[in-house]
Amino acid sequence: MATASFVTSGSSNCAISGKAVSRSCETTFDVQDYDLASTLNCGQAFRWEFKDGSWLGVIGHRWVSLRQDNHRIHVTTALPQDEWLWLEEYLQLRVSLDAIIATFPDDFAVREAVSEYRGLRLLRQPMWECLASFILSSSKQIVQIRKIIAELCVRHGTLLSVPPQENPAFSFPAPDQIAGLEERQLRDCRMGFRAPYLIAAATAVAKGTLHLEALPTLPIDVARAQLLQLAGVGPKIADCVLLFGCGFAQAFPVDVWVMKALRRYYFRNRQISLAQLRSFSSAYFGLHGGYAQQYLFHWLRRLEART
DNA sequence: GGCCAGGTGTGTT
DNA sequence: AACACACATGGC
Repeated sequence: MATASFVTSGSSNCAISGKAVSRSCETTFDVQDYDLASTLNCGQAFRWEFKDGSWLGVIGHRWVSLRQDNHRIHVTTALPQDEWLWLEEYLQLRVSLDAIIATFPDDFAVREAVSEYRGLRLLRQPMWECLASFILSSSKQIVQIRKIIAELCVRHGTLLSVPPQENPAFSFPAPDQIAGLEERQLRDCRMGFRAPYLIAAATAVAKGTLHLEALPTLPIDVARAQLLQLAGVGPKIADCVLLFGCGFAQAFPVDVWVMKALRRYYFRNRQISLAQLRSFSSAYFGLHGGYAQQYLFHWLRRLEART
């Protein structure tokens, strides 16, 4: 019901070693309860651009265009694809939003946020890109995070295939691509004091000191403890990586916006410490708290923007 | 021009 | 445990 069903269309057949294999640059997914625009533009991912009715972005090493009309998401890639599992995973198309929202607490703020932005989903992003992006996010506005990341990708990513007429696109630089850079080269991307943090994290991942792929298999507290070992990664950024990269739905990052929402709607604007807000939220919002957190974050940001 | 941004590290009570 | 302050850069 709330789970998406799939229709693949527009496939072309290519004869490969005697077998007909379906490979195409286009497909369509049928979706329910999916708000693509809110999902791609709610501050969990930083590289999607809206152009002529479509969302253009990069997933791993693939250039991707996404367009939603009602209950369909139309997909175009630059290169023919054998399968679309990577996209189902990224967009979390198999997730039942009903079941998640049913676990939310029933209070004013959550009701408002969900009624306004129902269909907002959490992505499952590549872990390194997620970790690096949120290391760069600290004490920065989202518009600026996007610019820093765009610059980092243009300068140090890999040039990707794109359809004719489209702007050049670059992969997010891999850990070893960044680990070999000088701090100066990163500061030139306007990331300031975050540059040494990014190099250290890239080095840890490239050398295997931090094994990102293992994190989703660990208990969340163990995974969090490993992320907290990194300089420049505190509780907030660690929880962003656990939530957006590792798929831990209970991770609940508390940033300035969520803090404001919690203080205003749950503590009558009383002064209350960040530590207390964190322990409150992890107990109160439950198993899918991270989803509720993203609704509150997006809702309050949009609310304040309409002043 | 001052305040603040999807924070964190360090140092002080 | 709770605070102050620095950190680099730019949007508003």
